[in-house]
Amino acid sequence: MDGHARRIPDATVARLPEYLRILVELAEQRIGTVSSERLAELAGVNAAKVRKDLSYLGTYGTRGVGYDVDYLLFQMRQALGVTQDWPVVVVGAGNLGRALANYAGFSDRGFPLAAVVDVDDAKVGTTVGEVAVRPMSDLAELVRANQPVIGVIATPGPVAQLVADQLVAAGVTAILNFAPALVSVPPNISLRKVDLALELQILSFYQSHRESGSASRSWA
Amino acid sequence: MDGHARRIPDATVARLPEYLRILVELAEQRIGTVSSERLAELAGVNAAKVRKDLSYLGTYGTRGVGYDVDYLLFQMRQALGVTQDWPVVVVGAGNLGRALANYAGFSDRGFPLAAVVDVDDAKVGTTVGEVAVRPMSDLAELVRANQPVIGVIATPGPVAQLVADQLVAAGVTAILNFAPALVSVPPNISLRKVDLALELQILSFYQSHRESGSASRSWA
DNA sequence: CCGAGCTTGTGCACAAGTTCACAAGCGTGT
DNA sequence: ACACGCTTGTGAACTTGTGCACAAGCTCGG
Ligand SMILES: NC(=O)c1ccc[n+]([C@@H]2O[C@H](COP(=O)([O-])OP(=O)(O)OC[C@H]3O[C@@H](n4cnc5c(N)ncnc54)[C@H](O)[C@@H]3O)[C@@H](O)[C@H]2O)c1
Ligand SMILES: NC(=O)c1ccc[n+]([C@@H]2O[C@H](COP(=O)([O-])OP(=O)(O)OC[C@H]3O[C@@H](n4cnc5c(N)ncnc54)[C@H](O)[C@@H]3O)[C@@H](O)[C@H]2O)c1
Repeated sequence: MDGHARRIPDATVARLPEYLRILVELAEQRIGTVSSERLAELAGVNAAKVRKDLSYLGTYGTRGVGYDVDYLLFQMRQALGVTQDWPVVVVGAGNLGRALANYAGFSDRGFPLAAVVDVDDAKVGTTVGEVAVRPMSDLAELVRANQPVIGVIATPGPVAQLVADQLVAAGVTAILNFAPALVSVPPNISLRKVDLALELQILSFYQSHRESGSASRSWA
Repeated sequence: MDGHARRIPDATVARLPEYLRILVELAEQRIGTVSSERLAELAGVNAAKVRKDLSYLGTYGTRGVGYDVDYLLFQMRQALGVTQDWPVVVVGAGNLGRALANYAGFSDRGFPLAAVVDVDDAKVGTTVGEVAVRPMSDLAELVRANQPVIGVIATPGPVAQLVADQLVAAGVTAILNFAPALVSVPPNISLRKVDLALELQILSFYQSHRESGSASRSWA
């Protein structure tokens, strides 16, 4: 129907949200048109790469002019699937879980906090962000009521796999894991991991071998 | 000196901390030897990749046997430069900054919290984690007293560049940025970025295009 | 209507990263 | 001493990602 069947490379997908963020800023500044050159500068990448990345989404630019910010923004949102909200369920109401729940930046960008759940009875019932912490037994119900949901694991590492299994059983199909542990899920479930200690160790490496250290691999 | 001058690829560097975490777990379990096959399983990667990655550090395995866990652990720490502690200074005592400051996992892995600083006078003096929040004017002094320091930016996006400049001026040579903004630093400074909203958007993409989604990348 | 000045979109060569496949080497048992 | 099973280390093929360079195409001024 679209004529665009070509698969978008993983490396490109990883950059799209960055372009999206920049486009939102440009739109807020009432800037109507942007060139690949300017976009590249703002994203900290090569202009040719920007053009190639955008070309995977479709032919949305105008030669001699550039890209229409609003139109590209619309197409970018479409491509990323953020035209609708993705409610987030946070598992674990500890330090990190509470910080995430209090973070306004998620709702702003289309990821409203749906619920926070925890296994600890002492935490259930306390308020965090805009919601009350719920028991694990409510998980399936909460997921059902908010589909499609993204699950966030903010529990200690040793229970991460267990929690992931519970999320999957509850019907969650996308998971973001903050626990420092390997989690495996069925093939149709999307999983990403963020490990802060790991990032610090990578910094440590490049500092120890300081001379030609481009520690910025996940750019900027 | 060592005979090992070959440059370690970025992709390999990004995986080393994961191997390190696994080796620590194995050592805790009193497991003396591990094969690339087993290590690969625990890290969720291909065994050949593990062998190639480890070969960049040196020839530490024994054919027919595997790798000595303690010895490899030592070499891995050496390679990553985490034989000594890297004190961390957190800038921004908001939701995220406080969660990070309270996080024991950093100290445990060799990144003790040295200080938290904030520009907001109302926050200066309050206690967070194990330390009192200090004013920005103390930054240079705090950095000098703890070198080598890793700076963590946990402030709103619009001031991230400003904060980065202050960190660099104070003598920080490695920065981890949590703000959703592009930050540029002089070439000899290491910089990495973690953007949680970006991760959620990548998940959103793979869910929207669900069919062949290997959403995992985060160098993990 | 044409030409000048830009900027896109992409073919192509090159670089980086991954995986296979297997020789080399170790340890054990006979 | 030797054969056998196991595992490493790595050349080489392959896949993925990057960046240059330029033709194609748009806009605008005259
Ligand atoms: N705090 C940080 O800044 C930070 C930074 C990096 C990584 N992390 C990681 O994030 C995770 C959480 O860190 P934290 O500091 O918030 O820890 P925390 O101990 O403060 O919180 C963990 C929470 O998970 C809950 N929990 C435990 N088992 C559970 C289960 N089976 N089901 C549901 N909930 C369960 C606990 O009750 C607790 O409320 C850890 O894996 C940590 O390594 C945290
Ligand atoms: N809270 C989260 O879970 C979360 C998640 C993802 C990303 N982030 C990002 O992390 C950053 C911090 O988030 P937060 O929720 O902690 O915000 P916050 O508003 O709670 O805290 C920001 C803190 O930075 C301080 N600050 C402001 N300007 C400063 C300056 N120039 N110098 C020093 N300190 C300054 C403020 O006083 C405040 O204490 C933001 O960029 C946010 O987008 C936060």
